[in-house]
Amino acid sequence: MKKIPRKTITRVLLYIRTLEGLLKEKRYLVSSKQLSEMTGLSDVKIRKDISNFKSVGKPRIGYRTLELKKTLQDFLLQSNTVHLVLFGAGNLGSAILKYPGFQQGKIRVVAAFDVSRGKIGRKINGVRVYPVERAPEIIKRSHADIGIIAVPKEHSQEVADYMVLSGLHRIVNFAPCSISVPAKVQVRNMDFTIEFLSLFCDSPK
Amino acid sequence: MKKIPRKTITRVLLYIRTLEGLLKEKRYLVSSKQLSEMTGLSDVKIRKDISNFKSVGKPRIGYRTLELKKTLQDFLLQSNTVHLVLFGAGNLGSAILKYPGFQQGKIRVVAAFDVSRGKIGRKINGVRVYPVERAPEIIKRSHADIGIIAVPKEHSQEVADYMVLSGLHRIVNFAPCSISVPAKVQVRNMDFTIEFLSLFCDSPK
DNA sequence: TCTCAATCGTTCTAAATTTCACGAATCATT
DNA sequence: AATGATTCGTGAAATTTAGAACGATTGAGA
Repeated sequence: MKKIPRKTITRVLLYIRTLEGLLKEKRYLVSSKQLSEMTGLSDVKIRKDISNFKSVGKPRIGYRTLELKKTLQDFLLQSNTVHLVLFGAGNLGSAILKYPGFQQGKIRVVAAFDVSRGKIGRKINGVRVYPVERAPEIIKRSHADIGIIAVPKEHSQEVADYMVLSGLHRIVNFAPCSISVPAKVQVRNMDFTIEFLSLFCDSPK
Repeated sequence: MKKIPRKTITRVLLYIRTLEGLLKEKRYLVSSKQLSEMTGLSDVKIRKDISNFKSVGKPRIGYRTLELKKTLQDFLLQSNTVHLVLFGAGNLGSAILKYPGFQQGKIRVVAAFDVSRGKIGRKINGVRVYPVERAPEIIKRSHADIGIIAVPKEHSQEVADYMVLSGLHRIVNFAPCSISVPAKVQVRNMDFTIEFLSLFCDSPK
């Protein structure tokens, strides 16, 4: 089986989200054209993405919503749940803990870490906040997959180093700065500033 | 002047952020190799991106930090400030209002809108929360450039429609769902779920 | 002054991605 | 049963993006 590129994976996750919405509305059949309208991607691209996995569509009919969703999910996730740990239980960290997209399973935040006495021991949306010193132990025990950086940017490098030491290989960095990590560690940066500015600069009116 | 692709723009914004960091450390010269180490991008790509604008580097020396930053900024932003309005002053909305990257100028949130009586009239990090009904008026008066959706996904389409009616042409959608808008309106989706899952699926161990 | 090493800018090549075009399959309709 | 319209799946072309190679320029040091 050939490797699926990251961009394709992102699109497939979008398809899955869209299919879940359709199922809620009891729409059990869907065509690539309809998915195209709902996602903003071209119908050909959608069919091609889907064909990476296996053909489940019927000409003239489209795809069976549930079957397509399962096919995509089985391939990407094998029905696993992704376990996150969060560093920094401030404003942004709390908002992430309460993000409604996680509620539907697939993603579970297993622990949050902070240095503030006032936050340690509390629960935010059901997730306990621990002192950062306990991170290595908890990360290992819970087999956490991804670590999220939501601390002030002055501490983000330090936290990243600590994450790597604790055995994490995947990091999402919400701080507006770059971090350096060993090559084996994957980082995804989510700098709101850059996102907003790039939208603005993209097509000045 | 040829059109600069969106991916390039995003990288250029990353260069600007990096250059600002260098200036803070009083490093007034920088090579593409150094920028490469700091950003994780290849040095050739960086030089190529920079050459889109105009040549400001000196062989054997590198770039003058301040000059390069100004060259990039002038092209992208013409030193303008981007004006945002925020819909939804809940957990995520508040976190966005407090995002530290905005503090350095360039981005300014001019108003927040919410339906909750308890929030209307309050100020969050200096930004006043207004009832949504006042959105059209305030958006027009402030010449807001970008609208941010940080409301529950059940209301995101409704809010998007309202934004378009109010004259916004650029939307960042933090809700975990797609929205449909006229072709002239640009949407950027920020679904944390998809971001985290795509990182997870990208290179399963 | 001359040589050398470092770094820029650019052209050319390769890879990846998107778009196009079209045959094959399926159901509706006559 | 035959025709037609719709939609899937896919091979090929076109476009975009990344990467490699290399000449050109600059300052350092002999």
